[in-house]
Parts: sequence; structure tokens; C-alpha cells
Amino acid sequence: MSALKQNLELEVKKALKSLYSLDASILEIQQTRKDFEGDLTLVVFPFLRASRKGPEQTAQQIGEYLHENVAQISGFNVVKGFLNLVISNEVWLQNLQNITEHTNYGLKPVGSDTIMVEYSSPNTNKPLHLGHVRNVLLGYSVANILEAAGNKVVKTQIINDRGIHICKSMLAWQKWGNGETPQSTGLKGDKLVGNYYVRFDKEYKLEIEQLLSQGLPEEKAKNEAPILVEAREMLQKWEQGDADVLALWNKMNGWVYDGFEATYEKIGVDFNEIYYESNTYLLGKKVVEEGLAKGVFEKDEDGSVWIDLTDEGLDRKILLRSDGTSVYMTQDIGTAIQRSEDYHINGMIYTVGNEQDYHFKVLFIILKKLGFDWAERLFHLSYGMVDLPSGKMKSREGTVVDADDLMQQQIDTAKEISEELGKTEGMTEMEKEELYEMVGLGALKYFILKVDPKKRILFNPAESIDFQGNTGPFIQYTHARIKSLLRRADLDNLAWNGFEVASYTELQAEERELTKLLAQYPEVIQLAASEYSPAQIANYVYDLVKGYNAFYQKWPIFIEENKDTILFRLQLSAQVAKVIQSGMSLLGIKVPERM
RNA sequence: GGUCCCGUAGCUCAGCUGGAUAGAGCAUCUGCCUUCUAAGCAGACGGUCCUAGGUUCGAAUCCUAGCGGGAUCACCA
Repeated sequence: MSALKQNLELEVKKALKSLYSLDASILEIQQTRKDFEGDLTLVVFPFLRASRKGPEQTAQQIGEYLHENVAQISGFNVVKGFLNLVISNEVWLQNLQNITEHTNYGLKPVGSDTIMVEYSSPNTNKPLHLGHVRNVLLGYSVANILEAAGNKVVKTQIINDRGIHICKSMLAWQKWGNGETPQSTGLKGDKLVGNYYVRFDKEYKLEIEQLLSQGLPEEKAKNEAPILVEAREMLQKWEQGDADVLALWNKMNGWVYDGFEATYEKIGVDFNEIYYESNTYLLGKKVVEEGLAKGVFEKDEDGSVWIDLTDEGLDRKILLRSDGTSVYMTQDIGTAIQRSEDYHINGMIYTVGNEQDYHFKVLFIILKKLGFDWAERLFHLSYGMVDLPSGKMKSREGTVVDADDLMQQQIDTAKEISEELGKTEGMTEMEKEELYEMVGLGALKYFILKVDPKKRILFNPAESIDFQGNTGPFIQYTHARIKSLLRRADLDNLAWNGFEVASYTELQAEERELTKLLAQYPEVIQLAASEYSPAQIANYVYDLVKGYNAFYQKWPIFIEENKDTILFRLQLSAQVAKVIQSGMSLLGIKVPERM
């Protein structure tokens, strides 16, 4: 398709040169809108000055020239200043033929650029929730898309494993845990640790109340509650390398990682490399010292280190506290550099919520100022909040939608609907379970990925996600239906697989439309990659499926008399199924053989 | 207050590197299963593209101002 377009652009340029001696540098050839006849449209308004004719005449003239000189163009028509070109069926069919010969159609071979994609990046004191789900799905899908577009991709996360929040869970477990473990309770490790985080907060609030009733001012009560003081002491011990504290820290973090791993596996995402803040913050501090020496940063009298970005319309930002300890920014600087040393990256994508827009703006400027060449290709994949009808999610207040619960709920819904529709007859228990999971998670993933990441999502846990219309299950269903056709074809010994579509002559309008849609897939991947947008893929696959269903309903296959027609339609269907499967896998969504 | 993001049908969203009569899904209504899976198809209904200016042959799309919603501006992460 893009080759076709490129070739056409060349021909149009030739036409303009020969007709009006015009050297057009840029010209726009776009898809013809549905309501008009044709495949590609040239807008001729920009050439009127050179042609010294009206728009219709100009379009007519160019059209005649192209029709005569370009074999691929089988016709044209003119509507106002729009020249609609009809591409010959042979071109589309040849293209379809090429598609049948490529198993990885649309995907580029891996090139030399290495891009690192970061997503998830949780704290280790509580389980993953709905917000993480959006994050993980986006990041994982963008990683897939970048890979499909020809990049070497390293998927990673940064685990925020140090800080007071972990000490809170540790302390609460020490005090009230009675030696509980995931094994002894049957709880997932992240859930167990999360419970103690909540417990800490509860006790903390009680202590504050008590202090307030003793007449302490609020500020002081919040700051001097014994349990908080104790947590701070624990953090200090941690930083000093106290063996007992480190052992507890390792144990509880281990539980959490096991829990996360289970959730990631369920959701269907993975990582190639994991970074821990406890390992990178020291490097950050070192680099800040170096930057200070280079004059990129400045030191205040109290010893704190800053970068002044007021020239860029931003603020002053702190990089080291007066006591020399690191802040969030310091750690991110260290992590970025560590990554560039471990892998020779050409760029990096950070999947982080839009409340961090400012942070990453500053981080990128700092890395550029420090002179790293890869700093030119940093991108903050920023996404909007997932809000509940009740408002914002807050872990400490328990108003979160837990990731595991959410997935299970979707799977249960899928089960209900499947059973209601009677779709699972003849399936084994294992096949059923697999199907429910595919469909339930497919609905969830598609629901989240089809919208622009920048937009906020309002999620109502009480209403289940749709399974009809523009949804994951709708697409999965179409795939299953095609597979069903192909199974029947195999039973009937119809050798569609080797059928040469290029020589087919009976192309119907719906079939022609489908070949055009299939031809667009490689371009769509490139666009999705350049925009870091899974939504582009989702919307494309949806259009393809809509187009297929229109064809499916209008043109029955097996009752056709002409065997070539049967084989052609089967081959076309198989290619559609292939692209559906491919596109959905870029979104991290599996498609079933039957449903 | 400064900065950033969002505002398109009753609801959820496409379209936004300027192009033709602004498109889908859900909801509502009408048809289509004794022919390949009806989680489907065909059709109807539904719009001041937040508002006002500007640029242009042409603006939902670009620019300016305003309105509404959200985020952010910590020696928290």
C-alpha cells in the first residue's frame, strides 16, 4: 500500500511536471472516502495556480494523464477539486497474494535500534490495582508495537523497593503479624503485605486521635505518633544496613514479588529486565555530584543541590537534600544512566501517569544537559487516571479496584455470557476455562486500549464491560467464526491454502474492500509505533472485522457453485483471521479457535 | 495564580501532520437464524464538533482569547 502510494506520488509529480511544468515537493494522496467511487484521492486545489484552470478541469487533465500512463490505475472520476483514482483489481489481488505468502505479514524484521520500554513500576507495599492495569497494558502493547515496527525492545520496570512506605508494612507485620506468611494464610504475598500497610495506617490514625485528645496540635501529633517514629527508625536502620531489618525487608519484598508475578502472568505481560531503586539511587547521587562539578547544577548554602530551569519557563528543582540524601529525581537519573550502560539504548519510553508530566519534562531536560546522546529519544507515555464513579482511587482508604479481583470478575462475566449463549457445548473443562479467560481479559484489555491514553477513563465496577459492538469479544468472535469456516473447509477437502488469489477475476465490492483493508496493516503498525498508540491498532482491527462481517453476511461461501470462488473466499477469510490474530496480539489479546 | 492535558450524538469513543455530505459502538425503534457461529448483519432515529474571534480557496483539525473538567507547581515517591 505505502509502496503503491509512493509510486503514485512519483507519477503525479511527473504528470504535474509534464502538464504544467510544476515541481511539486509535497503532495497529498489520501484514501478516498467511502461515499465516493475510487481508492485514492488527489486534492488538486494546490495546483490551480500552475494549471491556470478551474479545479474540475485540472483534475480531469491530471486524471487523463495518469489513466493513460500508469498501468495500476484503471479509472478515475472528478468531484469538485478531488481526483478519485481507481486502482485496478489486479493490483489489490497481487497484494493479497503477497500477504498469503507472509506468515509475519506487517511486521518488520528487527533492526539495530534498541528502545527500552518501562511500565508497571509498582511500590512494594501493596497489590496492583486498576491504575496499574492500564499502565501495564499500555506499556506492554507499545513494546509489542515498537518491536513489530522493527526495533529491538527491552521491557523493564523499576521497582520502588526502598523508603518509608515499606517500613510501615514491615513494622505492622512485626507487631501484629504473629509470624504469618503467604503459605500459612493462603494469601497472595502482595495482598498479605498490603494488609499490613492498611493496618499500619489504622493504628497510626488511632494514635493521632489519642494525641489530639491529649491536647497536642495536629501537626505535632501527625509527626510524633510513636508508630511513625518507629517506622522512621526502621528506615534509618535499613539505610545503615542493619542485618535484621534487611532480612525482614528481603523476606517481605520476596512475598510481594511472588504476588506481582502471579498477577503479571494472569494479565499476560512480562519483562526482560528489572531495576530496583535500592540499586540505582547511589549512581544517581554520583552523577549529581559530577553534574555539580560540570556546573550543570548548583549548590545552596545549606548543602542542597538544585537545577535552575527558570530560563526554560520551569522552576528550580531539587536533586539532593541538604542532608545529602537522594530524592525521586536523583533516582530516576541514576536508573536512566544505569540502563544506558547495561543496554546500548537509542531511546526509552516511560509509561507513567500524567500526574508525572512535569517530573519527566524536567528529567529529560536534565539528561540532555548532562549530554547523553540517547536523551534526545526519551518519551513519557503519559496516560490519564482511571476514575471510579465514587471518585479517585486511594489505597489507604480501601477505595481501589484490585487487579486480581478485576480480572476474575471479567472472567466470571465471560463465563456467564458464554453459558447463556450455549457456546461451550462439546468443550472440555480446560478448554472452557481457557476460553473464559481469553474472552474476559480480552474485553478488559480492549476496553482500556482502544481509547487515547491521554483521556481519563471512568470505570464503573458495578457495570460489566460490554461484550457487543466495538469490543474485544466481538473481534474474538469474528476470528473464531472464520476458524470455524476453515475447519469445515478442511473436512470438505477444500485446498484453499494453495489457491492463487492473484488470478481470481470475480472480485465483489465487499471482497475488494477487504483486500484494501488488509493492505493497510503495515502502515497502521508504523503509525501506531510513531504515535506510541495501541488505539490505532485497536481501531484498525475493529474496522477490518466490521468489513469482514459485512462480507460474511452477504456472500455465503459453501453454497457457491464456482469452486474458485469458494477457495478465494476461504483464502481471503484466512488472511483476515491472520491479521486479526496478529493485531490483537500486539494488544496483548489472545483470540480463540472457537467460542 | 503559572504550566500541561481533556472538551465531538443521551452515554462511551474514532476522526485532529487542514480537504468532499463529521463516523462507530451502546441505548431506542424496524427488519434478518428449517444456508458456513445472531457475541452477528441491514436500516431508522440522534450533532451550535464547548464559545467567540482569526489564518485559508477550504477549519472538528492550525492560531488567539474565554468557558468547563482534570493534573501539577514539596528538602514525598
